[in-house]
Amino acid sequence: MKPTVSTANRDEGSSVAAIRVVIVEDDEKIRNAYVQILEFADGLECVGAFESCEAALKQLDDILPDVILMDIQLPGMSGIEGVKHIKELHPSIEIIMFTIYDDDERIFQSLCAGASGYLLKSAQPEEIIQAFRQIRSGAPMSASIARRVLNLVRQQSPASPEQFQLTDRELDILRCLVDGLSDKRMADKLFISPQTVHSHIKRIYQKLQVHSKSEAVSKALRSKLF
Amino acid sequence: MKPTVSTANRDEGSSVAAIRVVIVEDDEKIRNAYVQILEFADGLECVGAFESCEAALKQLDDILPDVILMDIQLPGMSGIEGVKHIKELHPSIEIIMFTIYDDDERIFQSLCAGASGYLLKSAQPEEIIQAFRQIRSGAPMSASIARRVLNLVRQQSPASPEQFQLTDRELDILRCLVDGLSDKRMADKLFISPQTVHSHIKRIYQKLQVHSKSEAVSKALRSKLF
DNA sequence: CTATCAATCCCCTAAAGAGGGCAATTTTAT
DNA sequence: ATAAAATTGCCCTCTTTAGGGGATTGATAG
Repeated sequence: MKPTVSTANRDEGSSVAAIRVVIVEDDEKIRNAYVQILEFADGLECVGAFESCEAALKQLDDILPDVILMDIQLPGMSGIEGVKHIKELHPSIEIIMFTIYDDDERIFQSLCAGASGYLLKSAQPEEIIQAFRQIRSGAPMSASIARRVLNLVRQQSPASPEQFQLTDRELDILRCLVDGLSDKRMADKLFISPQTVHSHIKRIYQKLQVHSKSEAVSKALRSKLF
Repeated sequence: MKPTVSTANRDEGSSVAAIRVVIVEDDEKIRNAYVQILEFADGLECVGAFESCEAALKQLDDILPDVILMDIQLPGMSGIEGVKHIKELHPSIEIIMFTIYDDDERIFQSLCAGASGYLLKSAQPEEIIQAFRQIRSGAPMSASIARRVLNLVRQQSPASPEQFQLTDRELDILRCLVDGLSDKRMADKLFISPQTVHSHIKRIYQKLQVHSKSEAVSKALRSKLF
């Protein structure tokens, strides 16, 4: 199988530089459909369409697009893997994921791999075209995806130091614990005796409901105290 | 000072239920401007406009809007604090932040407090109206905000288990360490002898360059291994 | 004024952990 | 086939930690 469109460098002298787009999608029908959509959109130019990441990667150096519309489910290398490779070789190329999947895991992995947008295949052509236009300034994503991304952000937050009723001094000690210091080193650092350190630790254990340093560190970090 | 608009319950029998919007914004000019914008938008209805969170909170029980457009910089309670209170009392009310600030900290805090959208004051009226219409299904935010949110998500990821060259078994042990288990409990859990556990731990310490369980746990969690 | 709490310090013991070396077995890679 | 690496297990000693007492000072709040 060959790429459906081999029309790299097809700039027919439009007034301003068009946004150069590459499509990576294994389903020929869908691929062609989106090539068509791009044809009709002002300011957008389809400079390549491939059915696998491997095929696209071979020609990227020559084509140098501004944006890639990337399917996730692909034969061979997955779209997410593809993003990693492309971003490594060409950090300035923006990538929009384009898929039927809207689970947290794929969204998260895609964004971390370097994708800057995430559209569902249920998106209207109008939405897709707008996504390309927004890509430089924003992070285009389907509405439901934005909701999920927002929840991903929220997950990393629930920090509330008051939760465990720790005193200021106990927080000092806990910080040292998290730094992996021994009782003695904490004593030196805080200018108190090792026994005092131990007293504080005992009370911290009671408040956090743990029985060892490693448990305390784990609980503190997992509660996002630090 | 009194709220500029006291027109709660002003439904003049439109065909479908309009989205009921409340505005909280201390600048009278801006407040009135957005009341006007809402007046002209189909399907949106301004059911209240207040110059402080305190004022809004007093009447929320009576008004029960669908969405609140919330400024951040407010006299008295900040918009972010306001979101926390409102979301506690009325979890189903959606809140869109509306501000000149686009720093990570305020964005992060707002979203964690419970806001579902984040618009910059530079947004066009058209964008604002669309935000209200999207609020149920999506998370409307200005393009540049979406970019920052995306970066916030990326921050929480850089996990690379290969970094430390740990073997599968060593990762098992490290997982147990992070759970705060003692050598004995790990041994029971993994069906090996406590001495073997200790052997693995010793090698883990070498690879992570640490000298205690608490240090190992700290390094593992801070490296986002788990 | 006095009770409470945070913070400091000390005693004790038993248990757990850190670090050293060594070796058998199995799995994996060359 | 053989070398390398992973996994398992044991020996040893010394230090650290966990958890149980109790005591003193100073600040804070009724």
